[in-house]
Amino acid sequence: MQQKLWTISELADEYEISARTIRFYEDKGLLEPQRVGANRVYGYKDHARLKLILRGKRLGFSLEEIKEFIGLYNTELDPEQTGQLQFLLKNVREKVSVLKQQQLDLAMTLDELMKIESECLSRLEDDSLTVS
Amino acid sequence: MQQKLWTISELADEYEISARTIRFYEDKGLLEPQRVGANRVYGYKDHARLKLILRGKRLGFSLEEIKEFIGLYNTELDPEQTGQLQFLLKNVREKVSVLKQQQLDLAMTLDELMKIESECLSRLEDDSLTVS
DNA sequence: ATCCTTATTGACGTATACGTTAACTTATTC
DNA sequence: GAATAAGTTAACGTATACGTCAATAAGGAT
Repeated sequence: MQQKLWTISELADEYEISARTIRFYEDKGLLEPQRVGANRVYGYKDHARLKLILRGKRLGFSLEEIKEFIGLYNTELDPEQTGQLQFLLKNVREKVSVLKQQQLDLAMTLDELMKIESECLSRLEDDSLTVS
Repeated sequence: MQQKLWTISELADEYEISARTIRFYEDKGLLEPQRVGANRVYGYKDHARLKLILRGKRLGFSLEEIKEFIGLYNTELDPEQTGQLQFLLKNVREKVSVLKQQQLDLAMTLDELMKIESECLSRLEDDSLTVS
């Protein structure tokens, strides 16, 4: 089974980012495409990573934080290395607690905005009654 | 009933940010403290706003976006101004859709991290069995 | 052959979000 | 009254995350 491969501009088009951005992420160690001559070629793994990066960005994380994230996903789980496992576990749990705080913040903010929304709606209804 | 008031360093201490940061937020139009002579004095409203600002930052929004947010909260809901109401409603709905996307991103990420966590845990158990 | 497209590597420019330092005023304590 | 603490403005510095050239190379299309 052949692996699907992408050029840099194909990836850029798909995710609506610039090629510059993709190269920049590589510079920062977030992507590691193969080369064909001088040209970059991206496989499934890179594709998935880029998706992860953009999700991280939507959540407001810095590229450095996203790099740590990727590290968590990519850690080889060597069962012999109990120390490594515990280190990973600790890091994962820290990220989880940050994300859970974000969930709380999000829930609060959404709640408030939806109150404003329904307030708007009821006032617009009142308006339409007045006008008609 | 007397209003509680804060100095800049009291606010800074409470939220664990620098006075410079608080002044910067004022510069950008996010805060509008009173003055006593040259000194800034913050009331309940400023206190609440700062809380809102920091929540926005935890969600990864820029100060400009947070300013728009504050605008949504502070819009005077004049029922005569149907146009204004519809404009507000549109903006609120746009923010809501961004936040809902964030909720999806968060849920996905948390899900993946918690899988890694339980994977860690089960491997650590295996380890402890091996050792004992 | 030459032109066009797509790619590459620098290198410099820019907006955001503050940190840091300097120079100065005001209020309080010893 | 001299020192210390807390505040002010102004200005420059800095890290992040790219945008924007410029110069160059490689591969097809006409």
